[in-house]
Amino acid sequence: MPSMEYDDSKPSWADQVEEEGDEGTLPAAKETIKGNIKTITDYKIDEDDGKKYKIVRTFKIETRKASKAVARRKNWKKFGNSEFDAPGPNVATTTVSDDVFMTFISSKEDLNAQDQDEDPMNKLKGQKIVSCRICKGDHWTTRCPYKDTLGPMQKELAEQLGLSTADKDKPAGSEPEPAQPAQSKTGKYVPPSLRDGGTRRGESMQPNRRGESDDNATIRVTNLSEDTRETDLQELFRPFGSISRIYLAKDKNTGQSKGFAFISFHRREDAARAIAGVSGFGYDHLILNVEWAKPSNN
DNA sequence: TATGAGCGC
Repeated sequence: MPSMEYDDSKPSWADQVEEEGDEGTLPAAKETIKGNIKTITDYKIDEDDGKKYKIVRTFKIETRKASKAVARRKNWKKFGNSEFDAPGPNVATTTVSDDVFMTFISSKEDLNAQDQDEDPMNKLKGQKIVSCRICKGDHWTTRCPYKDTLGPMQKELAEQLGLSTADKDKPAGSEPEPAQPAQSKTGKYVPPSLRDGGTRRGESMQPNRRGESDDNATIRVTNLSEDTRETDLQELFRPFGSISRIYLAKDKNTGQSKGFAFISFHRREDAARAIAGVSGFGYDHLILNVEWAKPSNN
C-alpha cells in the first residue's frame, strides 16, 4: 500500500473549501455594465448541503427615458369601469375628443410636457370640459362644493402671501392673482383671464358669444334613472362633442332627480349626433329619450 | 311626472 503523500505547497481543493468555509469568505458580488447589458455576479452557500453557488444574472438595460416611463406606467392599476380590462386601451371606454391646444410658457419644460402628453391620466384631464378653479374638479367653479370653505381660505392665503413679499405697497384691491406666478413656474396652461398681468378678475368663465353655444344646441334627455348624475351625463355625451352646459333637473328641496336633463353643446351638429346616438339608448335599465329642447321661458 | 336658475339692472 503506497504511502500517502502530502504536498504543503499545494493544498487540496477540499482544504481550500474548508478554509474558505471556516472564514466564511465568498468572493464579493460583482456588478458590471457592458453596453446595455448589466451583469450581476453573486455567490452563495446553500445552507442545507453547504455547496457553493455562483449566481450570474444579466439584465438588458433600456436606456431610452421615455420607454422606461411607459413601462412604469404599464404597471399602474386600472380603476373605475376599466378596473378589469386587459392591458391597453379599451375601445368601449376610450374615445378621442376634440383637439385641446395648450400654451407652454417656457421651452425648457418641453421634455416634461412631452412626457405628460403620453400620460393617459393627463389625456383624460385634457378631455375635461370644465375645471374648477378652487378644487380642480370637473365642475364649474360656481358649483364647487368647497366654494364657501376652500375658496375664501385660498384667497386669504394668497393675500397673506402677497403682503409678506415685495407687493406690500400695492393697494389691497389689486392683490396679485396667486395662480399666475405659480402656474408660469410650472410652465402649464394659464387661462386667458390671467394672461397679460391677470388684472381682469372674475370673468374667466363667461361664455364666449351669446347665442353661439346656447339655445340652438341644447337637447333634452328624459327617462333618466333617479340616480343619474351630471358626471354620468357628461361621460355619456362627451363623445359627441364639447359640451357647454349640463343641467340635471332636481327637486329644489329634496335634491331628488326629476329624471330629465338638458345638455348644451357648443355645436348644433354635435347635439344632432347626440340625439341620433343616444335616443333609445339603454341606460340603467331604462330607455333614454333624447330630443331638441324648447327654449326655456326666460 | 317631466322643458332648467339666479344674478343685477
